[in-house]
Amino acid sequence: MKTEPDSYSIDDLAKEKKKTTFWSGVRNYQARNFMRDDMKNGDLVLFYHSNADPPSIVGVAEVVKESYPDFTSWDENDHHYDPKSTPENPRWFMVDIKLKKKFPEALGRPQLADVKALSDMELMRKGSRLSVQPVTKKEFDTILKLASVTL
DNA sequence: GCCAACGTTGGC
DNA sequence: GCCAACGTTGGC
Repeated sequence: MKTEPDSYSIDDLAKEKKKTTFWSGVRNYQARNFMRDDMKNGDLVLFYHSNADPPSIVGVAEVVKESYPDFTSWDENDHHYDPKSTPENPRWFMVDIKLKKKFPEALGRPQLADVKALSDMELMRKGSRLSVQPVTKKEFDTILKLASVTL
């Protein structure tokens, strides 16, 4: 999962009550589908800072609540308001995630670009814009190893 | 700030 | 259904 640290960072997540937050604001159908259909309780999530210097994978979170309607989508005052989404017929969905581990050292994109095992990772593909995207087990394990982290 | 790589909208 | 125009993402 991607986020711009200027708007919401892993440290913000660490400060949350129970280190848990709802992942609202996703307004892309493919990303929504991954959250709505694929993310299950206990699934692990790589936490990525985009538009950062350098862009980095900074930790691991865990899904603690499965798909439910993103209620910010029918809040007229919310930046991500969508008039086509209503409580009766929600268009956008989200999950709750809980911080599991912040990496001792962030894994910067330049460093990751040198790792052969990650050459096919969707995140590393040029033009990859999906804010919620799948990660293979091999990629996930490679990342943990690079971060010198065990869960 | 630039721009490539998207996804969405809407005219036809 | 096609596709041009437009808006957004996000690396650099």
